[in-house]
Amino acid sequence: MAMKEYLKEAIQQALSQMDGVPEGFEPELEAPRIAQHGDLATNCAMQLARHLRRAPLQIAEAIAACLVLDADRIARCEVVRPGFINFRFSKRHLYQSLAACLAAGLQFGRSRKGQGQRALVEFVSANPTGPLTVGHGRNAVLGDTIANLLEWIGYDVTREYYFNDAGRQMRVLGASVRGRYEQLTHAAGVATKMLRTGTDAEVVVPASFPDDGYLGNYIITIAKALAEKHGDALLTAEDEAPFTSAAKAAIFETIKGTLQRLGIVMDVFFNEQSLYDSGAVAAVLEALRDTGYIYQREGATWFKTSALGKDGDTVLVKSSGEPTYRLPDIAYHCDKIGRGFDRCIDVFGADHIATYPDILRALRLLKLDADRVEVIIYQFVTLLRGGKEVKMSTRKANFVTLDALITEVGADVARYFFLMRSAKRHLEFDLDLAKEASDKNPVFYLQYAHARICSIADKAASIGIETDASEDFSLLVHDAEVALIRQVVRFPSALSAAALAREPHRMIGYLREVAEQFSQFYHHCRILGEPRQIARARLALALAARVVLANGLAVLGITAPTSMERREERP
RNA sequence: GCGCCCGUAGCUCAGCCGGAUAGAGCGUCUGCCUCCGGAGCAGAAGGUCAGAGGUUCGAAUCCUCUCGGGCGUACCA
Repeated sequence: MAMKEYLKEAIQQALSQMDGVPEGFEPELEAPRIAQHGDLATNCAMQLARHLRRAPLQIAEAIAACLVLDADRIARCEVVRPGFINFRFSKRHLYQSLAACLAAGLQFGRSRKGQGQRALVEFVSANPTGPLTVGHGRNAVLGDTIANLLEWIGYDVTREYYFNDAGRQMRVLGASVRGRYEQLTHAAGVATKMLRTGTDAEVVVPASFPDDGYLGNYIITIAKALAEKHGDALLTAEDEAPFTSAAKAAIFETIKGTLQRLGIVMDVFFNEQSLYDSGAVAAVLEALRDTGYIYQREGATWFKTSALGKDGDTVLVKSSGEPTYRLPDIAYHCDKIGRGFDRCIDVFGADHIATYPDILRALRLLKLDADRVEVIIYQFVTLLRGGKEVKMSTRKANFVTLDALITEVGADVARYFFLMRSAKRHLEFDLDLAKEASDKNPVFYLQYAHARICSIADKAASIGIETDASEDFSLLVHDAEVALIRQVVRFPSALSAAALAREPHRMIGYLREVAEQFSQFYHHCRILGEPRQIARARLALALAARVVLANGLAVLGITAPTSMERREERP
C-alpha cells in the first residue's frame, strides 16, 4: 500500500512536468492480472491520450522518461504495447516486506484506515419464534465476518441483534405453546385436529392450537419443560403471557447457543419494544409529520413516499392503531445514528429489499445523514441434499436448523461455505459435498497448508533449525519462492480491499492463492536437509505464509489447526 | 406492470469503479513420492462471457433493448 502511494506520487511528479494534464488528474495503479507484467501498472497514459492528443505509447514514454524512482524499491519500469507503464518491485523491497510480516506476526494485516471510526453491524436479527435456520446462517456469518474485517482495518465495531418480541407473531407463538401444554397436561386428554406442514405431512394438534401456529417440535419441548415445572397449574392462566415468555427465553437460549457454535458473540441485543417505551417511535412520527409528508386516510397514517420516488405511499400506522414495521424500523435507524456510529451496516436477506429505501427516505427527510447507512443484501441459500433442493419455512416446521447444519458439517465448513460466494448471488449449499466429500472441500486445503507448516516448523526445531525475521532473504530466488513472497506480502492490501468492499469472499479467494503458492513452493523447494542458511531462509518464508494463513482464517472465523487427522495411506 | 439481484467451461463460481492472452474448484484424461504430511504437485482437454445494438483507442465489465431465472412490490411479520 505504501508502495502504491509512493508510485502515485512519483507519477504525479512526472506529470507535473508535462503540459496539458488536466487539473486534479490522479493516476491509477493496479496489480496486473498477468504476473509477468509486473507488480503494479498504470494506464494513465491511455487515459491522458484524449486530453494530450498524442498516442498513448508516446505519452507513456514521456512519463517514464521523467520518472525518478528509488532503485532500492523499484527494480524495473517499462513501457509496453498499448501504453501501460509496468513496475516491478525490487527483491530488496520484497525481502523487507517479508521481514515486516514476520515481525508483525499475528498483527500482520491490521491497519488504521478506520481509526477513530465507529461501526455498527446489525445482523441475524431473527425474532425469537424458532431456532435459526440455514438462511440465518448466511446472515450471521456474513455479518460477523464483515465486522471482523472492519476491526482489522481499525474500526471500533459493535455487533447488534435487533428483535421484536411483541405483536401478533409472538401471540401465535404463545398460543402454540399453550396448545401443546394443554395436550400434555389435560388428564382426560383434549380434542384434536389436523394441520398440514409445508411438505403436506399431517400433524395432530389440539383443537385449541392456532391454525397458523408453529408446528416445530421445539414447541413441544418448551411445553414439556413448562409441564415439568408447573404441572397443570398453567391451564387456568388468563392469557398466553407465561407461555410466550417461556418460549421467548428458551428460543433465545437456543439462538445464542447456535451463534456461539459459530464463534459469534453479539455485543447488543436491541429490543424493538424499547423504542416504544422510550417514546422514540412516537417522536419520529411527530418529526415526520412536521415535514409534511404524512397524511391520514381511511383511519391509517400514511407516508407520502410517492413524492419521494416510490411507486405508491406507505402505511406507517394501520387503522387499528398498530404501527407497521416501517415505523419502528425508521426509529431504530434514527437511534443508531443518534448513538454516534459513523457506519451503520445492515445485513438483510433479499426479501427485505423493499423496506430499506423507505428508511433512507425518512432519514433524509429528518435531516439525518442517511449516507452512514449501508445495506448489504444477500441472496437466498438453496440447501441441497441428495442433489435435491430442501424447501424451508419456520412456521411449517420443515426446515433444517442451523444447529443441525453445524452438527453435520462442522462450524469451519459451515462458515466457509456461507462466505465463499459473493453475497449478491444465490448460494448453493450442497450438504453431501460439504460433509461426505470433505476431502475435496477447499477449506481443508487452507487448513492443511497451515498444519503442514506447523509440522515442518516442529521438525525443524527438533533438529535445531530456528529462524526469525532477520534472515538473509536474498537466498530466496527460486520462482516459487519469489511468487510466494509476493503473495504473502499482498495480505494487508487484500484484507483492506475486502473490508472496504464489505466482501468476505475476496479474502477466501486470496487465501486459496496463498495456499496454492505455498504448496508449489513446498514441492519445488525443500527446507529440511538443505544447507543451513537456505533452510533458515525458507523456513522463515514458510512461517510468513503461516502468519498470513492464520490471520486470514481468523478474519473468516475459521480455525487454523496445527495438525490435522492423517488420512489413510493412498493405494 | 414496476424495483433490486443474477445469466461466464459439463457442474459450482471468481473476474464487473473499462484495459494487455477471460481464471479457479469439482468432474474428465495423463504423469509424479527412497525425500519436510499425497487432503499434494506437474500437465491436458473444455468458452459465440444469454442475445442484439450503442459508447470507447479498447467492453465479460458502462448504457439501451430482448430473452431466461430469483426476490420483492400488503392497513403480513
